[in-house]
Amino acid sequence: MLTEPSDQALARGLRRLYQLLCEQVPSESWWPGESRFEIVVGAVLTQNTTWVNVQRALAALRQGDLLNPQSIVDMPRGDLENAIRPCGYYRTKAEYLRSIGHWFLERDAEACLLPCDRLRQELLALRGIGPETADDILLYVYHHPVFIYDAYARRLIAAAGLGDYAHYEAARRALDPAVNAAQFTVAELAQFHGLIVDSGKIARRYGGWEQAYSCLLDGTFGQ
DNA sequence: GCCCAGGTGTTTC
DNA sequence: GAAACACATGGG
Repeated sequence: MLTEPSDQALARGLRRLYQLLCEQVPSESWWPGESRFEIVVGAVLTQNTTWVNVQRALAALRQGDLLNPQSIVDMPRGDLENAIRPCGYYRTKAEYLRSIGHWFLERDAEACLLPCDRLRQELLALRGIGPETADDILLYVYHHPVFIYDAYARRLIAAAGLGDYAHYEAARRALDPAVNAAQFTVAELAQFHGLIVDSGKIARRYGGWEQAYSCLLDGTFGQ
């Protein structure tokens, strides 16, 4: 009968995956963003949206010197919606950004001092911040060592035989012990997520993550 | 036209 | 609780 892989075995699998991606996926800088608040805004705007569209929205905000929490909170709602329109869900996301802008103005300084778990709880209590956005912010803004179990990561993990998880939190519960055992640094986890997202674009050319993963094993991924 | 994209919140069974 | 649905633009 099959037994569950141990955390140590999963940790080795994740390390191996990271190594393969480092070797075969062109590295880009992650997370793209010029300020900490800009990373927060990008994390919200990119929800179920391509990064190209997010860039248009960020550019529109930057153009008006509006990419800071005070301006996001103060500007007319219609103007905010207009600026972020290209990235979709613009009414919903405008509301999220205003709420998060208030939070950032009031709580950022203290948030820098909070332990990871406590800050995660606080972020999840905000409208518009679910598990993935919270982890994006924990990793790229507050530099906590968390793995991001986004849709691409879960598909790649499944293809690699490290477990099949339909939902973010299910993957997190099951794999966080292995992630901790693998002792990734913050920089490695930041790079890991970036490589996974970049490999998502490549994987689409293969018509699925299973084929993409076998190319990774062959050392021919992306060629 | 149709499907998908670095999800989240609400409603419904 | 977990499915199902709404939210919306832009590219392949």
